[in-house]
Amino acid sequence: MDRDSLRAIFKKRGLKITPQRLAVFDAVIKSDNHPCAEDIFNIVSKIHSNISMSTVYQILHLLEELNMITPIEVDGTQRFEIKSNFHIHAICPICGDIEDLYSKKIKKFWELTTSEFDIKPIKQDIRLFRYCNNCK
Amino acid sequence: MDRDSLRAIFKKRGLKITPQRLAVFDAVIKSDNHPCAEDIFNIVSKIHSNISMSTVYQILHLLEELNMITPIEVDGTQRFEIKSNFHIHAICPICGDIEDLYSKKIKKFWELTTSEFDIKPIKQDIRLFRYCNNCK
DNA sequence: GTAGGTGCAAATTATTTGCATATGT
DNA sequence: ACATATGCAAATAATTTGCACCTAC
Repeated sequence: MDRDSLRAIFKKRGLKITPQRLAVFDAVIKSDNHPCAEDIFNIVSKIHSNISMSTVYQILHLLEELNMITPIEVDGTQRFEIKSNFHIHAICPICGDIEDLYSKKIKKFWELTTSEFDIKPIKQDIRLFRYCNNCK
Repeated sequence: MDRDSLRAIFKKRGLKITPQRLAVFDAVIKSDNHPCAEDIFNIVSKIHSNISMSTVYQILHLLEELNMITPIEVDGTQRFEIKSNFHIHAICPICGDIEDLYSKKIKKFWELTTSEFDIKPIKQDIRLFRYCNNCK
């Protein structure tokens, strides 16, 4: 996922490629800590000093609809990550830090399990709460 | 989980057993569709016509702290269920309906996952999105 | 030029808080 | 009697919406 894929996807759908959209997208790509709307607003504001929260939200919704980002809900606040392969979220109940856990084996097992249940999930959201290294 | 266990737990902690607390607890036990705070308020209001949302929220937090209920976040709203054995939530992205899936296989999946990452989770929240029978 | 996007301000929704009054023990 | 719980109303936080203006195409 990079600017070029955004350009391609947007062009195909007749959506305008605006500097705000590029900047929000960049902010999500470059953040490794699952930023919330406000975090993204703060990052993007450094360049587009007059971007509004409303625009940030609209763009985030759009990117989600286009399957380019994924929301993660923690403590009543939506956070975002670039769409990627199957993984699990390990969340710290103290500070809210999210760590992505990847494993091919677990992915296989999830697919096997859901298919045996005759379910093809549209998506899944698997979270595991444990104290992070800073908080334990 | 029934009124008697509530009485026992509350007595042990020196907490008052009020009609509101019993009623909120009953409402969660008797609902099979993961009610939100407002649903519970509506149910309890039929008997305690002047109960307030604030009291409902306070009681829900208390029951959660006492490990008697579990919150499930869907579309920015907290919903609740009585604490029970390991299961996952199958959620409909259209109507928000939640189905509890109990399965030895899924439990195995989770045991494999946590052992692979060598984590003993405080808790987990596994949701799988699929269209429910009404919406598909 | 025009459809669609942005920014502002106001509205909405879910939840929390402060505090005076009421109630369980 | 006394500590604790409740109910009201006001506050907060995250997000959404309406609408006039702006900009990518």
